Amino acid sequence: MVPPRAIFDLIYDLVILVPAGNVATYGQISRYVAGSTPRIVGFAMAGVKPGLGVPWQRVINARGEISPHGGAGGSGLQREILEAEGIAFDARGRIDLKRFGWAGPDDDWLKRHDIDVEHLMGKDR
DNA sequence: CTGATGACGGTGC
DNA sequence: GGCACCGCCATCA
Repeated sequence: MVPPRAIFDLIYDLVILVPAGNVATYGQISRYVAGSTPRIVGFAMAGVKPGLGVPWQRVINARGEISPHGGAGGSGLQREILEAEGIAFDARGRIDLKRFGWAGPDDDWLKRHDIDVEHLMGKDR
């Protein structure tokens, strides 16, 4: 387990787990972080500072598209990075979550961060 | 302390 | 499929 941390830090730890070539949604991330909501996750991404090693570009909305924003180079740069990582966009600029969606953190990680797995089962997964 | 503010999501039409 | 609402809650001024 890990000492209590700012909720943003926990979100960042989770985002760091998303491997290149995969994407996670704001809602998906929020389901693993108690006290967070999709909006909080979005807010956390907006607060990411360059150089922290947080792959913020791999977090997109539930519809599989990049939400317009102006942080860290903007949504345009975000798309470039994702394409470079092998993510494919369709004609409408959307990503197929079936193909590129992240499976979620492994049980070991959940345990280390003291996440209540049963709490997750009730919500989804 | 109080109010405003979001890189969102689900529901209903 | 698209669009308008409402709920959400940590942060910040």
